[in-house]
Amino acid sequence: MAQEQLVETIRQAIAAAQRAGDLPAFEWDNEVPIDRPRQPEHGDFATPVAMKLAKAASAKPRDIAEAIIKHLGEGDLVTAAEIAGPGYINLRLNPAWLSNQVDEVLRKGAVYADLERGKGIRAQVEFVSANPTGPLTLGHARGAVLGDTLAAVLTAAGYEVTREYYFNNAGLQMESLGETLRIRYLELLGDYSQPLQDGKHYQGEYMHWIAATLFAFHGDSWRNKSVPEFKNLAVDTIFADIRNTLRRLSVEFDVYFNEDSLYHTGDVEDVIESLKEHEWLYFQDGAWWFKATSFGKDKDRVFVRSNGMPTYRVPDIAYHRNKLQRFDRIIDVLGADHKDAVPDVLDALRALEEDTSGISVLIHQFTTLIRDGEEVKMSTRRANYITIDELLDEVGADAVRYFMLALAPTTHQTFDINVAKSRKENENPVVYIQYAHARACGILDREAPKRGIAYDPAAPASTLTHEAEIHLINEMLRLREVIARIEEDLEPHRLAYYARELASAFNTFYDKCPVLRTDVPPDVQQARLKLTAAARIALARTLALMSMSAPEEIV
RNA sequence: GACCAUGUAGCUCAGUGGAUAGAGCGCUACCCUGCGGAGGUAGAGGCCGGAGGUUCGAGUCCCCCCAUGGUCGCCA
Repeated sequence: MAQEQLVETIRQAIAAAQRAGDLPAFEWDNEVPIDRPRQPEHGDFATPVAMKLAKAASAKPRDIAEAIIKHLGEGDLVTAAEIAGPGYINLRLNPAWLSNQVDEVLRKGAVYADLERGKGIRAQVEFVSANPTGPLTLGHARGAVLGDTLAAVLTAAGYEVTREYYFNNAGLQMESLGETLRIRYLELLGDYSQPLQDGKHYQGEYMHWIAATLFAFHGDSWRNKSVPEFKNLAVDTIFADIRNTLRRLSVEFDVYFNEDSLYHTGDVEDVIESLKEHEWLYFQDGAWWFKATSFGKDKDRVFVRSNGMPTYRVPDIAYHRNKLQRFDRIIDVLGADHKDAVPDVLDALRALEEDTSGISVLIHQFTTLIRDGEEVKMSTRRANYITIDELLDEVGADAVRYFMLALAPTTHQTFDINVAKSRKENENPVVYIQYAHARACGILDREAPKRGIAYDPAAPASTLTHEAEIHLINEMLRLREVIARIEEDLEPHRLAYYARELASAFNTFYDKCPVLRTDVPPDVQQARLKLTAAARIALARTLALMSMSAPEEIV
């Protein structure tokens, strides 16, 4: 909307200035840097484009800015354009245009900020992808929220999005899982002859629970069952638990992709054979090594072990090859502990002459839990860890969604349980944002009818000229810019910041611009009701993109 | 030791090579007790880890150093 139109207007102004001889002819990349300045006196938008062009045009930035402004032309979008500082062009949007946008928001509803740019593009977001060896822990929470939110934003940007979970339920790891359940089960039958081995078996409390449930339903009849049978039961139970946790987090996958299927289709074998064929693999010490050093890495990697089994990287490569056939844009959401595998996979894909330019990797750092100012210790290898379920029990899904999203993925997160649990507006941004929505609902659905005030959607919005009203409209429109930005740089935390700022703009409006008070003129009242209705849409949409609830009242 | 990331207000953190570096919390003062629970306004608080460089311009890019975290397996 506003930003896209402004950029286009400025491009045309530059071209017009060149045609008129007010600017010399020069080559440039057609990119117009533009942003919303922090200081309100700098306008609604500002661009340093004149400074950027100074070298190419061999002219002073302020002179270039003047030429651009001269050719901006007559439009209803901008009321004021002025040169400031070393050569900025500060632009102020026309209040009449802005108030018209309130009607636009109401007309379009929830999709008012959606984009078309992803239209027809198949995108995949792969995230969580935890193997079913135990419940999802704190370490998975951030990836789950980042991936799911990214998928929601890309959908809003017009993409056809698939949420995908990649898992492995075969191999040694799973064998150990089956053994663990068998050992725990036999313990319940009084058989302690096979102790759990540290580092091999799973120490977690949940294995006791699965064994106990098994015993409760089947008594000792599983005494002579095989390890694979125990494994299947463990996997099924744990996967059901994982899905339940994801459901509580409002995360729903379109596809669960089984690594094992890549062996059945021959895709894994294909990768190995193709790499061998082009001599990207060599045989040494009984194993097949990939020439990672040819891609600038410090050492080569084993791709096929001396026992003939491929290492995990190979099915990973086959999986990405499979993805490249199905999708145009691929995003892998990974924790910092898995990022080392990424270059090998990409290098191998390039060795196989695949185009990897559509693959992005979003790597996020870890989360530390703080309660009462002290770190809550956790370790997934031992029995001592924190599950997402426990966190959900304590702080609720909305808080987990918000706080896991709220930091840039590269930042190590400190998750303060006390803050997340608070139900006070001034302590917890989750409540602050949701309360803004509830306030809008309160005005429209409860207080206005109670006072006998009827909202007329046909009333004009043109009296919306108060600073707080203008600011709120600008903030509502900014959602579109936030979606566009996240689509570009894959940093969904911007949405959490935006939500806070949108709520703040609404609260300022709420404070400065009474809607229902008896001394408010009827036309102003109607316009403010309309703005409130639009703000409710914006707040609800923002919360929906984060999969947070938008309560109509706070009790 | 190598590689990757991080280091910004007392705390938790934003910050597209562009203006006087921002937000929330905490602190101080004020306004509103209303349309729904504390909301709003303002203020104090900064050597952007340190030192060089690149350029019209660096918190942002490059080099070196320091600190923190992650990874460095024929586990995934």
